[in-house]
Amino acid sequence: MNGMSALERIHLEILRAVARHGSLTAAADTLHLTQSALSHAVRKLEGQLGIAVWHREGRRLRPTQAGEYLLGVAGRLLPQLELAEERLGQFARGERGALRIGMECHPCYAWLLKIVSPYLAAWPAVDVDVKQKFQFGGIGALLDHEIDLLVTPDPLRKPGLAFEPVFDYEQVLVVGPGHPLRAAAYVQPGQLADETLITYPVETDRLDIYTRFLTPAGVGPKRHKTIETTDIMLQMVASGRGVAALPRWLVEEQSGKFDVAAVKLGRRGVAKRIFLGFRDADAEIDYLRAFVESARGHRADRAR
Amino acid sequence: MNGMSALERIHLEILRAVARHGSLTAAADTLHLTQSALSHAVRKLEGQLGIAVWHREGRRLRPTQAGEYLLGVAGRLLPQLELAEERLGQFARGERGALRIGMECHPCYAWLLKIVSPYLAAWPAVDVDVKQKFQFGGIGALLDHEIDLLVTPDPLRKPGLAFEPVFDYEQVLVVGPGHPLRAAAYVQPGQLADETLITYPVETDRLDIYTRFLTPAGVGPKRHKTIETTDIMLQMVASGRGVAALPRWLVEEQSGKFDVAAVKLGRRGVAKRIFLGFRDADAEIDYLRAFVESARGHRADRAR
DNA sequence: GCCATTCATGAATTTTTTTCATCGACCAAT
DNA sequence: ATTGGTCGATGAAAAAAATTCATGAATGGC
Repeated sequence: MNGMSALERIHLEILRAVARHGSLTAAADTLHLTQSALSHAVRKLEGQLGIAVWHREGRRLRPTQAGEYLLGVAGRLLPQLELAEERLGQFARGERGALRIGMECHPCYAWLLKIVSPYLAAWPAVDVDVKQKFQFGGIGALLDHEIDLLVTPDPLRKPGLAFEPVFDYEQVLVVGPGHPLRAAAYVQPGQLADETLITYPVETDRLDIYTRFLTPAGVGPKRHKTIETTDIMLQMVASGRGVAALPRWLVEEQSGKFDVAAVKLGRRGVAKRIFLGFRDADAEIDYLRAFVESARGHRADRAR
Repeated sequence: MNGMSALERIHLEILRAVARHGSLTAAADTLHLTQSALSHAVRKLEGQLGIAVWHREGRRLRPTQAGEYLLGVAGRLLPQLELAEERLGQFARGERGALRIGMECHPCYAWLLKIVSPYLAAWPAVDVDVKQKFQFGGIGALLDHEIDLLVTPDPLRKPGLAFEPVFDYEQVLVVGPGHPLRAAAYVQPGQLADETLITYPVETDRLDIYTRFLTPAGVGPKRHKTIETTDIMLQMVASGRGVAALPRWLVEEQSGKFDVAAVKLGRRGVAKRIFLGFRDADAEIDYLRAFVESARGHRADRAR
């Protein structure tokens, strides 16, 4: 007799409505159906289950033990279905979603935190996740739907992807207290030949200090150390263990906390522009578009 | 666009089957439907929700965020529905239920425990509950569906109810060590006029020692104390604080633990018969019938 | 480039749900 | 005790929904 699915949502709805309102007729009203429809539906269910759901005592419907049990199931499952529908509505209206943000720019993390905080408040149903490691690079992760948004300095043109500049800054050398370069107007590549350079642990061809400063001049630092976190990096620099390259705004923001100073890289300085990349197809997702716009609003941060 | 219930069981089934088997076609097989049916069903759901459930990339169906969410819902809800069906099947086959047993016979509790223990093992899906207080008496509780089974010495004939004798025993007087009656062949009502009688806390017209021994003879005990539990009662008797009336089998069973002895009440003794009452309508419930039969098998207990 | 396979789609068909009309039973108020 | 209003059950009819069938367009492995 069993095997096919007998238990449907409508059955649980009927059980619950009858329990709430006391009669089939009243339940039919709230479900916008006729008493007859409910009666037929229950009759069919009982036939398939092989058991009655109610004791029919006169005109009263008293749940059997099976009915009592089903009532419990209805009480647990129906709210979950209703919540699911509510949430799906939020998905449809672009109020709910997941924003998986990939970072290809280590120091931007501090900047990102400033964007994310008010964003989370404005979009309470959007979950934000930040990832930093990608097997096939940030662009690959974007195309593979591993992430939805990419924070990167390299807006590689690709069909299906869009990039928006969100953030300009100057990359500077960071030096500790009493460093000979501290008061210099700018530093030249050769002046780092005797220094210990501290960077994030990524390939050197993704580090601007190399690609746009040292490598073109054909020189390198005496030593090269890598450190994961910006705070520790600044602490190392402040204690004279080496020099680092970071955004000017970050250095200035942290100069109260650590005794460090910014020195221009080369005569003209090293200007950087950070982009937010996303898939064209996602451009119409409200909460994603809102994030990009909110980020663009923060471009002024550089001026701080 | 919302308002009516869009999310049905079949939709969750489809989502799950596609996730499991990789394609609509394969999912259609396992659901015993055609690929077309599934396609139409999903199309309709997506229309009602206002959001796509899958990204269609070539012939591949990759869940959208909404689809991913729905998949989670399916993973949680479908097993619950399946469990509910399984349980309802057990209800239908009489394997599962609740057996609410009412007791109108205090000392029978010890006997009941012996029945219940193997019964629970034999009927693992049946919940047994024992109640002792009833606003309108045990018979009333039975008729009101407050209990399903009544353990009682009074098989009050009523339409719709059936009673089965399950248990015979002799009610005896229990006396402590060194009590003058200890060696007597039997006790006569007048001999209790100077005793303290200890009973369960129920009305005297439900106590056999009164209705079938003291009251007919027009005498009473010097004092009457009530105690809830059998163990404490026996302890009181063993320490010479009074005498009590209990089933002979119970006294004999406990005589190793407490220094008490049984004395026949009157020359012919007081014979008791305990019945199990239930509603006629429930007679066909397998697990109830099984309980009654198992209880009847224990009638021999009296012989111990 | 082939070709088997995938999902989508419109129309036809089948199945299911729902309504309508009506019945017998119940119960409270008279 | 009678009765009027209400309840749930039921069979037949109608409406709606689900399912299939037949087919098309696109895809991706060989």
